[in-house]
Amino acid sequence: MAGNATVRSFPKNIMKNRLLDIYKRLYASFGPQGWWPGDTPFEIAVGAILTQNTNWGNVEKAIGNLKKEKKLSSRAIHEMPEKRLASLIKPAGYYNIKAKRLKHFVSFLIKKYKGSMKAMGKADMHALRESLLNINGIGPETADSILLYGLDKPVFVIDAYTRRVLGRHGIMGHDKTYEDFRRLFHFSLKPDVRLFNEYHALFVRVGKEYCKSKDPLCRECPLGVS
DNA sequence: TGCCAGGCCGGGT
DNA sequence: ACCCGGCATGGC
Repeated sequence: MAGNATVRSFPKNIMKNRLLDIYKRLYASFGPQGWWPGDTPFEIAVGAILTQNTNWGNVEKAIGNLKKEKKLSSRAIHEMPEKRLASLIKPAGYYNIKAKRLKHFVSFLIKKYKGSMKAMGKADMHALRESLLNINGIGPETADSILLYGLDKPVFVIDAYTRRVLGRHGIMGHDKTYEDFRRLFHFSLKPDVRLFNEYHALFVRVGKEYCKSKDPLCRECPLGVS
């Protein structure tokens, strides 16, 4: 109904402006972040799994090991013994469980898309998201990272920093779910791959520098004191 | 030295 | 529907 849409459009635009204002401030302070730090869609997907609750520097070491051994491909990972895979990705931590998760992902990729990320990217975005979420070891953030950074799909990625920053600025409670945060962006902003890409990366950047779990450096934060 | 990092799963309430 | 323990390395 038209009346309903009019009523909803008011707070929606307020929130849109608020989110865009935050984006502009972050972009003005930090500039373009150039994410994802990975060469190919497949490398991005592997990185998305390896970086679960893990420092990116450690992930780079793990990916470096795979590259050095020429094992950074769906086929190679699929055919490699799980133990061997685990030892190569050891620097990323949680290496046993992550070896399983990578195996699950490449099994899906090979079975459904002949191991081709390009082919996977042609699938319907929403159906693909559900498929990714059904893979054991791929949750909402990992799925959305693969979609946005690996396949250029307009989905907003939520992470711990996004939650913390928005929470501290009173935009949304930390206790809200991943889907709550995701809806906030999808309802407020027009789908825009470029914007979503930079925005999430900027949340990580400002989070790392000014919004750690303890002793947040709010005074120097470009978003101001929260 | 301890704390933390770009989560997710499985079992229990 | 939440809540919690487990998973593990490397850098500061």
